[in-house]
Amino acid sequence: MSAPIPNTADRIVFAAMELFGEKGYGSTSVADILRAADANSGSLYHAFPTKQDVLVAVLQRYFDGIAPMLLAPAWEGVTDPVERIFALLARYRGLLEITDCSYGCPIGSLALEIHEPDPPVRALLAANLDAWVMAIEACLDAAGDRLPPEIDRRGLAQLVLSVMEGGVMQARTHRSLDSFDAGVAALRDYFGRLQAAAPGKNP
Amino acid sequence: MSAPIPNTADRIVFAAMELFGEKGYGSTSVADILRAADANSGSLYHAFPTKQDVLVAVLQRYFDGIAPMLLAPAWEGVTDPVERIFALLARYRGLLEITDCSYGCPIGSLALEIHEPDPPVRALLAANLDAWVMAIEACLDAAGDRLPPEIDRRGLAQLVLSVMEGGVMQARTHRSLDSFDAGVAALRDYFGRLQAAAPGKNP
DNA sequence: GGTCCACTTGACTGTTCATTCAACTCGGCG
DNA sequence: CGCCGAGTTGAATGAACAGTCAAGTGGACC
Repeated sequence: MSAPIPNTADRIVFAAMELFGEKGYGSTSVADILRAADANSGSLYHAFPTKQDVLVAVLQRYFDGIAPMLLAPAWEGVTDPVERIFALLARYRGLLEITDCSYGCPIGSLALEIHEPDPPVRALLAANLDAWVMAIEACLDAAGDRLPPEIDRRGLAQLVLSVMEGGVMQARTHRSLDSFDAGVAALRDYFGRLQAAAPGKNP
Repeated sequence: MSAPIPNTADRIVFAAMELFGEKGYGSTSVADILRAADANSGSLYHAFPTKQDVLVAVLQRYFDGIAPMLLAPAWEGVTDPVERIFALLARYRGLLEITDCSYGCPIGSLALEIHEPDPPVRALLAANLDAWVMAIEACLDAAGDRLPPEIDRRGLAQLVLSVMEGGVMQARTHRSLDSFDAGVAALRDYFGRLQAAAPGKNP
């Protein structure tokens, strides 16, 4: 069940996931990845044509991990759909906290770092953001008439993503969780007002 | 009054501002800057000890330009403090639009790109974000009793920054303004509900 | 036991990077 | 006129970079 004996390609992707999250794509050298994965350059280039293909594999693994590695642990023991949204935000807060505000959302960092019109990479970045937004949107749908019916669920989910990414950006820059918390508190206030204005308002 | 005959250091900072905004700091080489500024490496290193000092000068110039270059044009003809907030967001939207969603907020991009604990740079990034937030906060203060008194103005201003930065991130990734617009629309809805709940509610 | 091939090894290549430096230009000043 | 030094020139430097490759290794299959 455990000790899956990871092969070289998996070790490389795993090491690259950590390094790209910590230092970004451009600032991570192939040599860095090889050192962290305890591999040789020939092995990397046997498994991946270029460094960019390592990034593609990393983004694919992030995408595959959204439900099992991100949402599932964040939502353990939380069934209320609105509370699930704030539980997910709390998970990012915890990540910031244990890394002293230096590690945030790797997808967001990479999305702002990668500038060239580089179709497979941008498509995977977009897919990751979309999956995140759709998970929030599903919570909003599950909240049903606890929210006013005229509210655009997709747009509200995109606002939640902005609160998370913008909060991470400010927290990292200020090396403080204060602005992250303030953004979440403002979002909480907004949700309170939405629920107060909804047809199905009960505790 | 015009044609200020920019000296070499100014040309270098100006070129670096454009390039750091377009391609980021790490992906912009000193040679790129020299080419764009039509200067030689010796001139750059005569004016700046290292490439990072060019970044510091760029961030300082961004900071100095917030009021005259960003807020003043965005707020021309807009006096209502709440509308000024949305006018500022509209200005970023316009910037995204004319660059086909590729150019966003250079401060936000740099804030997520720079990872090392590099005090002068991070201090200037934080100062830039702070100045932006304080400008929004001043609008919220000016709105007076059109907002509920219990609302945390600073926290709400940080939410506005998150909406902008998160919207830019999503717009760049999707190469579409839709998610930016949706985030702003959700914020607009929130402001509508806040103003409806405020003591001094009038058109 | 032989053949095959997926995978590994690590030295190597050519390029690009930030940075250096000796030599130069030229306006100002005594 | 002669000299000074702020500013400029661009070739040179060595480190770091992504990517290549000839030579291996070892398990699987006949």
